[in-house]
Amino acid sequence: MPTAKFETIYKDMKEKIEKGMYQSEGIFPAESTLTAEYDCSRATLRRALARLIERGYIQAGQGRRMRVIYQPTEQHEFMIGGIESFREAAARNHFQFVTRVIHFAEEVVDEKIAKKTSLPLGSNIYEVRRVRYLEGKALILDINLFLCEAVPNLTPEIANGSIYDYLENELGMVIVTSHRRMTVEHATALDNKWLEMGDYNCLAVVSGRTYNAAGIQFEYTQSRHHPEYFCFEDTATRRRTR
Amino acid sequence: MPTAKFETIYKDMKEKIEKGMYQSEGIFPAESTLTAEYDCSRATLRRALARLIERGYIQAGQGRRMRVIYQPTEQHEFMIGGIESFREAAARNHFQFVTRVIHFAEEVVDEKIAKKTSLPLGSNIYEVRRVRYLEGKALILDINLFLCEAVPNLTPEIANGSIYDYLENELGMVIVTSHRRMTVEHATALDNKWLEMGDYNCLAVVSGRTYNAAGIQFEYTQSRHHPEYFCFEDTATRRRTR
DNA sequence: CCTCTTGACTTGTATAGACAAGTATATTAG
DNA sequence: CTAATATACTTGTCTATACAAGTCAAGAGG
Repeated sequence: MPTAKFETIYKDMKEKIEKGMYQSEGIFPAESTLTAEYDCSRATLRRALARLIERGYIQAGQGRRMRVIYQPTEQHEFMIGGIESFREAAARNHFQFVTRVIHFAEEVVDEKIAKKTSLPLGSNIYEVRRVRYLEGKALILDINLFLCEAVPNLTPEIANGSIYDYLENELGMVIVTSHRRMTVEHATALDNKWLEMGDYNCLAVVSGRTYNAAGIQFEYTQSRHHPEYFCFEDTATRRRTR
Repeated sequence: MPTAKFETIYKDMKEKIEKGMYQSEGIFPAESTLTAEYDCSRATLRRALARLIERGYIQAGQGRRMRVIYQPTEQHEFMIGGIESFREAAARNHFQFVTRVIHFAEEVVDEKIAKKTSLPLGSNIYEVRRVRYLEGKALILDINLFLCEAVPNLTPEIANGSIYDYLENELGMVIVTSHRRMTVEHATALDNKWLEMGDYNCLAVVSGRTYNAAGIQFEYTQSRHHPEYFCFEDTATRRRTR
């Protein structure tokens, strides 16, 4: 199991924080203490620390001690974060989920699609539309466009499971980067047909482009979320403008 | 101007990518080339590279060359990202903006507020409500709760300008971390009163807790965005699950 | 008692070096 | 010509060291 050392350290520290180990005092051990504890170089430790800082677990400042600022959030909501498939997110929350394919077709990228998705003009694509049910409720309408050459032999049966599983395990594709954009849009006829929108006339739309290890974009996705169950978290740090 | 070396390098590379310098080939110079070009150690360079990767400018993989995956986005939208004040975001986009204070009061944190904001129960706070106009259109309803002890002598006049400016320049406070959560909510009476919601009955709500360098949370903010002008971008990378 | 200075901490930045692990290309053997 | 092999790349991880810059508390001096 060739997991990187800094990653192991990160996970360990993260879990300790989540367990509330430093809750009382709020201050985190100094680097010198931690390098001794984990028997690693300062650079390696700092790499793990950088991630804790980035994810909002601790806070650091030159000269001062590091502080724990982690606060547990209610987990009953359906959260988006990282490149996580629906399946993974549902499993993380111990939820029952169902995916239903409502559309599966092969198409060609025209100018309009190309502009919106930045997929290459004229290339063949699979268009998949799926409804995601969580605990019996229709939550998400997923519209995926996959480059045929990158995802050969995609079938509705595969789409009914996890496409990402297929890509990673069957095709050996390594998915690396994903750009996402979140907006709020008017509900369309399609949304109203498949999602129980109630008195909401808008939904949260997450559109994303995904790149594989070769650096080519092979997917454009639009996830249309029912407002009630959509939640996205983020941590930002401000750098001194010296 | 004691700007860190890695930051200078990051900015330079970022600008070169944005200018489309590597657009034709798509491949980015190798680390060995770049360390020579910037006359720096590999560690320093890699720190700058890590940022480019994190922000979705380039993509790297063991053994293979780095590739540029940056794609320019239309800038006419009002974007949220980082801990940026409304003023800064507007200035970045060369927009005319106006802030109007519609509520200013001193209050005490009760149980209900404490639960929602995680500000300490019983502490004194300023509640500020402001409407943000961009090019004459009411876009955002901002509700800020500030700890009085952390932000002494706050006045409606200050709130009318940039509170963050006041905090940073007048009080010398260093704002460091901000947790934010994005959801979609029903428009309230307050929303409908101040924002021209049109036929939208929802809006994008960004609620955030902000921590200063001392590690104490001094602010809770809720920014209620008109759907039409809300947009949040994000880049995520997936790590190999070895 | 208060204020300033000193010094022992803390984290932030940068360097040089080593090895590991993966990729791609050229070379060689069949 | 094809397929396996070597080798010259690439990026990923880790170490040890040095200094800079900021914070904080103890102690000296008034």
